[in-house]
Amino acid sequence: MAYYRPPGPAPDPLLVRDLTRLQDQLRSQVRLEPLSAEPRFIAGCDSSFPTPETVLSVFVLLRFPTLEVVEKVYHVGPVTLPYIPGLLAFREAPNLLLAYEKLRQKPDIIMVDGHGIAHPRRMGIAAHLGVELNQPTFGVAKQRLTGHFVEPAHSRGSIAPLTGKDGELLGEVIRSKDNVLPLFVSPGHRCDQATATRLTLACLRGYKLPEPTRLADHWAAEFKKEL
DNA sequence: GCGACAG
DNA sequence: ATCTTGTCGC
Repeated sequence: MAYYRPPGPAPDPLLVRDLTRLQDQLRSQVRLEPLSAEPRFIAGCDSSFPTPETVLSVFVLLRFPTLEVVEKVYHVGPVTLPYIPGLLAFREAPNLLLAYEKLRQKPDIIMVDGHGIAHPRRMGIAAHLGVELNQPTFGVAKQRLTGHFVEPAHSRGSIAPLTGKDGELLGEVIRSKDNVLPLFVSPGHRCDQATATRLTLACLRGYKLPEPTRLADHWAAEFKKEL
C-alpha cells in the first residue's frame, strides 16, 4: 500500500521555499499545554475532493463525552495547491477555516484528520489550524509522515511512542481496534500529548477511527455525492 | 546520491 | 485524496 508512487509534476521549488518559511513562522506560535478545562464539545474535520479542482471541507460538532452529534457544516471552494508532503495545510486549511466559521456552536477542541507536531518541521495541519484559529487542536492520522516507532501490540489500546531523531516525542502510535493498522496521534496547538491520547481513546466506539474523525470522514464523502 | 513522503 | 471488485476474518 503506497509503496510506490508514480512520478508527478515537480512542485515549484520557489513556492515550496516560501510556504516552508510561512510554516516556520506559524510554528513559533504553537503552544503545547494541557486543556484548561474538560471539553464539553469536540469537533472533527475532514476534506474530500468532488473534482480535482474542488475542495469540500466538513466540521462535525459532538457533545463530550456522550459524543452525540449536535451540528455538522461544510464549505465548498476551489483547490489552490497540489498535494505536497509536508505542506498539506496550505492546500486544505483555507477551506476548512471557512467551514469552521459556519459552526454556530464553537468546540472546545478540534480533532483534525492529519498530523499535529508529528511533522518534519513540527507543523502539521492540526497545529497549523490551531494557530490560525487560536484554538486547541490535535491530530489523528492514518499514515506516518515522519518519526520512528516500534509496532505496538495488536490488541486494542496498545500504545507505542513516535519519536524523532534524538528521541523527542512527536506523538503516539495507537492501536484503536484489534488487528487494524494503528493511528498516529499528536498534539496540535494549545494541547499536549496526554490530552490528545486521552481524548482519542475516549472517542472510540468500536471503529478504527475515533467518532469525530470518522463522522467527518463519512460526511465529507456523503456531501460529495450530493454535488 | 538514494529513499521517504499526512491527505 | 481518488479510482475500483471481490474477498478474508471477526
